[in-house]
Amino acid sequence: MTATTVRTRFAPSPTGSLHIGGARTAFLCKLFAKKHGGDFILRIEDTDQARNSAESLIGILDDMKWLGLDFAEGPDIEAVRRGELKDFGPYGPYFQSQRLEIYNSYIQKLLDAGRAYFAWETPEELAALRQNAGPDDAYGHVRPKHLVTDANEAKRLANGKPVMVRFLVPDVQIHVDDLVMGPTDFPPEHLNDFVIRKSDGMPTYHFAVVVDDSLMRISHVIRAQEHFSNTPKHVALQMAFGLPSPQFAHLPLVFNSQGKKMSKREKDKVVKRFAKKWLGEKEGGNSIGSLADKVKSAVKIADTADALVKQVEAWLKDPDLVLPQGTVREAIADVVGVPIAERPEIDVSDFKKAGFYAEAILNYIALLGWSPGTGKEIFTPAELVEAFNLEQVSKTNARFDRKKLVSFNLTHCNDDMSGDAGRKEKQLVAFKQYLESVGNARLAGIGDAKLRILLEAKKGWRLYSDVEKVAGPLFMPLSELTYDEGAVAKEGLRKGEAGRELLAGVTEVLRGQKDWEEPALEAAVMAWCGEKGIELKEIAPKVRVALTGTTVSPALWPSLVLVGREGVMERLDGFLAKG
RNA sequence: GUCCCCUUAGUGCAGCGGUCAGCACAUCAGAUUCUCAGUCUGAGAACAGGGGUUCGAGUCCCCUAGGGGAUGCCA
Repeated sequence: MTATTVRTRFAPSPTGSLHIGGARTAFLCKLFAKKHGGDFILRIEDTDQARNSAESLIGILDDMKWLGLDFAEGPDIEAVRRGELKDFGPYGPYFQSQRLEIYNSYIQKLLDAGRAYFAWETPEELAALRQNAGPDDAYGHVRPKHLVTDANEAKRLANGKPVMVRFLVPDVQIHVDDLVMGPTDFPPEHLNDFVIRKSDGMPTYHFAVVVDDSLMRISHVIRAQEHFSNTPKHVALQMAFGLPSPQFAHLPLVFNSQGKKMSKREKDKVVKRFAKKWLGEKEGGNSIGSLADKVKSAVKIADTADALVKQVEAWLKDPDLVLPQGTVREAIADVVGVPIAERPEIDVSDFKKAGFYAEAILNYIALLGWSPGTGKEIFTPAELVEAFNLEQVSKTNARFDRKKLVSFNLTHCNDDMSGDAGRKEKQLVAFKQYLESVGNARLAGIGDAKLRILLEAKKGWRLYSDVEKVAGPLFMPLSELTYDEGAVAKEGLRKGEAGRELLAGVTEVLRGQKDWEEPALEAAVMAWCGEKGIELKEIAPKVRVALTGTTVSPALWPSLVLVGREGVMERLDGFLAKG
């Protein structure tokens, strides 16, 4: 046994929402740490000044919290919400943007040792090099003959061009022993002298990751496979510093059902399509200006309305342009009315809003690229900790199957609802969180007691949105209720039809009912059915239609309780009085 | 261009030299319930192609094809 404690980390960059694939990586990191009694750490890789945003940082932290991905060291969520980059843990700061001196001191060590040098090619020059590379040429950057390691000399020679630092890649074969990919040798000629400090002074990912993982005592680097080919860079850097390499484990990628990368581009495209359509409908006074106004009132953004209009105009014109701010995109989607069902789900928050249960998502994403090998699929988070191992992680890309997730969701919710009081309570809490996330104040306002009855009555739901949908008519004011004509006709409830008499009969039974509880209501109505010699199924759908206007609602008895005596009488009498 | 990885039913996985190739989701059929859902029972459905190695290959090796990743002053 090794004495080293297991420490894993998840290191997102706050340039967008938490992607479902990122959540998978984070969760497996956490599972591995927990399994070995170690710690899971969160580090924020905010070195991309152009794309970072505070809002996406908060979003990521919220999403992790919602999923239950708490960490032993990392950002202080409350402080971040207040706008401070505060964190907790002994190896901080956990924001890379606050670790600049550390990186610079390590870069200086390399410079002093002649293992790094200054460079000042422009992006255009480098692109041209790659373009024009012949079959036998080196691809991209070529190491210069004279290596400049003195800052002043570099400044002079660069002659005004921005200066960066490149790592002098050693001419040795790099061996990587990956826990998933197996042992692999990377020949030196495939590595060129990569940049370690950008001209804006920020370290590159490849550099910061090595320094941080080492200083933060990360024992296992578990990350997506897209990083595998870059691992020799990290190992080369570790060798240069004489630092031990952590263990690596590269997880297969997650793709959507079409086998493509799940990207925010997909979402963007859909929103763009609807936005164009919306702007085409001039009658409603729809213009880019009004869109910008509405978006601005929906989200807090620093941009002026004019700036926003310009940005949106450019976005609409260029099919390849993706809006950088997720919240703006969401707001536009709301304004132009993109139906929920049409919005591609790729971020954790999308699944939250669609009505998924966090534990079901965790269960499902754990199986994206990993399997216990036993055939068991349904796990609670605690069982996953027990079962997880890196050996069973596959190298094959995983495909995201929403239908299976839905099925997992149903199973988890069903299991909870047939479990003890504590598990039922978890469902209540989760359902309330859902209602909050979609802004359904009306349902949230009915109180815990009624929400419990509702959940019990709608057992077997797939998503919380199903519960919400079916409960809608029960809690609508009578004035908003609409009656589905087809349903009315089907049940023979039109004026003069026989169904109305039966309904009137039940109405009277209910009117005389003192005890407005499920068992009593059931007993009374069943007794009446017995007298009349009819079955429940002859009358229940009629009551349902009169009560909700639709043929679909929760079971009858709880529905009556939820609407309440007054509401029921008002609805039934009102329906019977109608022409 | 170069390097790396992958390929079992529609989808996700299991299999790690000898299985009637197993499971789940989805699909279809039947049963059950006051609707929807759920639940229960059953059915159809796969080793990318070609060479080897071996008594024996989905499993090991090679080639081909297809998919993916990397090769960025993104992470």
